[in-house]
Amino acid sequence: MIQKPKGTKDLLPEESYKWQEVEKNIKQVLDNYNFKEIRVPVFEHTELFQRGVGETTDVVQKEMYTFEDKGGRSITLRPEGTAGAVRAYIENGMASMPNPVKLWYNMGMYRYENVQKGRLREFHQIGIELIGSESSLADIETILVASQIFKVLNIPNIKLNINSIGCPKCRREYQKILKEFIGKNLDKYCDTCKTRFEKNPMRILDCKEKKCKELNKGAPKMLDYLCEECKEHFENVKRMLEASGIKYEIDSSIVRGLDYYTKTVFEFIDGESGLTVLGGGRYDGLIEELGGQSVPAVGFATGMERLMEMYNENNELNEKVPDLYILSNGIEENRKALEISEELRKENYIIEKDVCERSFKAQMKYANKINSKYLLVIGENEIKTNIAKIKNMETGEEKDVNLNVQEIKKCIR
RNA sequence: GUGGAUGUAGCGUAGUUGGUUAACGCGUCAGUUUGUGGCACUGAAGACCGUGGGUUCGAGUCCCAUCUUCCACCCCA
Repeated sequence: MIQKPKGTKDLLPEESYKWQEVEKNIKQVLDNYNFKEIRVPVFEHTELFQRGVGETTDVVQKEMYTFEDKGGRSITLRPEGTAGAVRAYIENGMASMPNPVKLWYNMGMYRYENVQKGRLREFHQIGIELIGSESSLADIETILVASQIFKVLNIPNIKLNINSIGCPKCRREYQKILKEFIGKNLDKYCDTCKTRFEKNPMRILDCKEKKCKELNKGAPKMLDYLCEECKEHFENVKRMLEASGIKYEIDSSIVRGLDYYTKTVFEFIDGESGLTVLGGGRYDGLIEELGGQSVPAVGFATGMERLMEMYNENNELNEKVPDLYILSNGIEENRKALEISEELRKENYIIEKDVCERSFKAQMKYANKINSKYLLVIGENEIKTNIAKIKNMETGEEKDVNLNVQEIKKCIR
């Protein structure tokens, strides 16, 4: 038997209607903030992610679905949405659109990782990109959209953590100081930390090894080394979050695994599982890095699969059921049933009818199993008299009805 | 990439120390005499026991490998 590749999932009807509901609600929020949808290719030139996400990141180094196409090009399935969106922004000259440009997407992402809780190889992210403002007001709007999403989805148990990782200038300064601090005891750190020392020393501060934690005590903090501009930016963000009544905590261990982040970074954490359900931040250098002009931007992405877990814990949602099942048996009868069902479907009723040529009783049972609200019986007599029985399946109550669409509508409404 | 657990019909399970045609529940389908569902009853379909090797007279049961699923590390949404 052929089965689905590792780390993929089939979304079945019993789940998909919930996804639709969640997507609909999120779309409403995005519309309210006037973000516009963008759809970009599933695959891009590998170089886009190498340069965009960052050569040294785990995502690029070991998690990409990269292959050579028949023309010898190196192609990669997108592991995240920002690089593609920014590429599209540059390539389509969106810098000359009214500024800022506010985009959202809802797309599948692909990462060759080992599967575990809340983690798949194909997963889905909804994200936004607010491109063209360096103001902390843009950071705030982005975070507001995120928190609004949790509000409309009725997900209460969620925590917002924020941090600032500065700009390249102050980060370089800081890293120099941090490396001096760690360098003194580097030989005492664990092996992974030793390898992180050159590439990404800030991550050492997040190590879970006991001995490393011990050694990290008293380490210099990024937040203490922000340059004037970054410091003010971060202060503004905090102030406005408070003014907006949004609770947050500062978590200096948020570094984020994608290289493009600058200044503000944030994560919404599921209080139950501790998983990051939404993450984002500012990326002022990315557009220039990818060959565009120097344009600041900020955005986030949320994982649909993780979001759905939380949504389902907090919401009870029932699938739509048919308004009416039209039971019929025989050539004339079937023709009549078809005619009526088509009329009613045009008016947006959910109508079911027999397509298997099943017996009277079998249709009856089927109508019951699919939870049809009403049942209309069309048989020999009904064709003759043009009067049929319509039954409320919940109460069992039956009524006579003229076999015409207007009369039937009155009964099922 | 590393480590642990798992794998029997669509789903949930049983299968005794290896021994004939792999069992049960749910679900599906069809019936239980005339055109009325849910309950009950009867019956049917549906599994090469994840896959491939091996041990054995004989393997769902033992061994090896491999894959999947779940979980942890790493990292992330």
